[in-house]
Amino acid sequence: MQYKIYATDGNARTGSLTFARGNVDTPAFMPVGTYGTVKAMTPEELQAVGVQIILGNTFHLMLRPGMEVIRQHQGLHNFMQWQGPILTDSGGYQVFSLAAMRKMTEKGVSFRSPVDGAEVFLSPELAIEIQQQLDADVIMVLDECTEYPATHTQAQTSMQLSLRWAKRCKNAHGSHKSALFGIVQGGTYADLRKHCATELVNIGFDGYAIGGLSFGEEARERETMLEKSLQYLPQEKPRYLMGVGKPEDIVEAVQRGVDMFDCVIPTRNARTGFLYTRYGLLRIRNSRYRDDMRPIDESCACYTCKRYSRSYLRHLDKCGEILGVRLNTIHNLHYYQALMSELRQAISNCRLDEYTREFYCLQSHNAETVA
RNA sequence: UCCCCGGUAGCUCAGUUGGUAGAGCGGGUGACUGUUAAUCACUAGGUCGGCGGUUCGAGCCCGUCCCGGGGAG
Repeated sequence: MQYKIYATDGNARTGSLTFARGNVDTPAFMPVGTYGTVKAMTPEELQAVGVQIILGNTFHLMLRPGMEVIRQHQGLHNFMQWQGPILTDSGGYQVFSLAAMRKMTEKGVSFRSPVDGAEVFLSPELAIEIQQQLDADVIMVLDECTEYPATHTQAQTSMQLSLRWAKRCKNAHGSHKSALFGIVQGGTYADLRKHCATELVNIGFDGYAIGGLSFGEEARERETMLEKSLQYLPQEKPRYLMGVGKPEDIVEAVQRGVDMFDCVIPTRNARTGFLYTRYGLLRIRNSRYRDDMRPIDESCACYTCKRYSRSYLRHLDKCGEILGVRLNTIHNLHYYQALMSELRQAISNCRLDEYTREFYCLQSHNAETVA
């Protein structure tokens, strides 16, 4: 993997990541494809909305279908027929989100499979081995997401374990061709964020992620922690804000120098009828759209907006028709990719501040009453 | 004409020995941030077919009428 920065605007940067499987323009948004599919989308549909890289998941794929099946396909790309770059998460988030069932030790973590209840063990070394077998283009260290809220001591203990695991991941990775990213933890404590970032840079990674944010903290606190994490990372390496976020979260993070994002919001919310537009949110389930002949967004160039009325999309949603899920997902992913493209353009033109002002101004309109 | 069922929320139905009504679905609204999510949460709707009666108190008991389903003739 190579990373080139083409232009900067304040702390924001635009550039590209080059992989054997293709280029990724940054700042980039990666849709989440946990089980070897971005839910409801074919690879062709992903490409059509401008997706260049997707996220896959170690934890889920090792449980189902299991690594033997993936090996038969010679990796995740062939298995799911996505030939572009893939970044895989290490399973660290599942350790967090399935917290009720986990058992942490220095060696690794064991927890119950949500598939069949069997006990599953994951160590830093295992997480790396699986991601290599998946043949992902970017792989992540196994980390421990710190709970929110956490005391300084709790956050410190957790972050230090993540650091020791990061070191083991780096050793296990060896000279493998995939890029390996470290993950900055440290909860909501600036000194811990600084320490973690600095130590990760000493170990040396191909890129750096910021983890453990958007766990319930205030936006202001989140932005401060993001700044504190980014501050100690090398300019020339890509920065990835994990699991974020809403459109405004992304705009804020790009301003602060983040290059990569992933989030379930555009895909999950599409399935529950939350549609994003430049004029803000639109809840297609609402009764006001029963007779609304307009597209979701007149100014949107996506497949869904070019053809279908709000009225039809509401109808599909109310009937639980699977096409509604697909059309909504196409729209939301298109919106996210268009947002990223506009951000890149704004940085190139050195007018990110202006773009951001316009972004908030348009968002403050009520999409539910504006065409 | 007689006999037997049934009539409770928009729909399908629960409602214990009489103590002024509930569920599921549907409707409305809101959530969702490295996916255990086509998910979840909240909420609005009822002179319990009508009219009388018994009772401190009736969706539950009695009388009568109306409506629907089945049976007999």
